[in-house]
Amino acid sequence: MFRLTRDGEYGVRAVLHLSANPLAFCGMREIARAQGIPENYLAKIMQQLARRELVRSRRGASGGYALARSPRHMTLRQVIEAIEGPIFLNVCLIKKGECPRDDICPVHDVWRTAQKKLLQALDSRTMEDLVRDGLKKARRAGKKLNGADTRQPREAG
Amino acid sequence: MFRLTRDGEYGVRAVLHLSANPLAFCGMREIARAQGIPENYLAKIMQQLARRELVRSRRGASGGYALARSPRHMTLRQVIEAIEGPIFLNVCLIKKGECPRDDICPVHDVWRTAQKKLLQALDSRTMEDLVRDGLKKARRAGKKLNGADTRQPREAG
DNA sequence: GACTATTCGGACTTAATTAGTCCTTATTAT
DNA sequence: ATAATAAGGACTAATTAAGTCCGAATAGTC
Repeated sequence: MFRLTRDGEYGVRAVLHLSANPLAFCGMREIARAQGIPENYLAKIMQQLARRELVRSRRGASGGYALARSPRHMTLRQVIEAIEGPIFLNVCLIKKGECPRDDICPVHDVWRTAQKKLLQALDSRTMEDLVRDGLKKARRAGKKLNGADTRQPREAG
Repeated sequence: MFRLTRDGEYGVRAVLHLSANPLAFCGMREIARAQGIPENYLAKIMQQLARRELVRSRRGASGGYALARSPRHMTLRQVIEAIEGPIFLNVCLIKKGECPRDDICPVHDVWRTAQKKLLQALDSRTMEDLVRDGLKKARRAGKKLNGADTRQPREAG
């Protein structure tokens, strides 16, 4: 019903957490705790993000996750679509000629522009932007950003 | 997952069908057949539309449904929200202060503008507009608009 | 007034999706 | 070797989606 799922929400939080310190590997437990996500649940989501190559993983002792590319080149939309699959506001938009009413249905065009607007908004800010926004908001609220700024990089690269 | 449900899709089709001939009462069976909707399913949807007063009903022989207000003053958004409830792209938008992260979460603002854009698009065209668009498209496609233009008004008002 | 067509209202069903949990295997630093 | 950690998949419970069915209410017609 037009609502972001928890998969998406948690995924965004996790990527944002990593974006605050883009080169550092960060354990799943830390992400889960800092972002208020059930650990085992987050595991599934991180796997998906790794498969879609938004994130790199390292197993074993002191393993964890790091961003696979620069937060300058990662938008909210990319994160969400990596997890939930491509966004289509209506089935009739999924594939050209999918819906037999396309050539007479006047609503189709409205959906198309609505979707375009939505995607534009989700593409309009990169993870880098959002980290910056978050720091600004946190400063204004006189709070800390869930320890994201206290983390120690384990290894760069 | 960000997709219009069949309830919404069918509801829009039904209202659009009625909008083609705004003063006429039209039987449910006719709407269902013309728009390719299971009759019993449509019944539920029409009841909802009637409860929300987008549509008036008349029972008994030669009963049916008619628009409750002018198609000039009914937008796609109104129809969809009547059926699916208000649109919120993320839970954090449902109520101010709902999400405890609001004051530090940088994503919140993106959702807010994305939602605004989406709603603007869905509000941008009235049912009247859409009927006109449909006729134009149908003409171009050399087809008829599902018999909607051949109906006889049963009773005005 | 009886009959018939039609909507109203709700109960019911089935399948898919959402939101997790849990356990075993593979990998890696020490 | 060992301990820590991610990968992968099986499993569950709750909710939503998509429909079906049926009896009661209502309105036009004979």
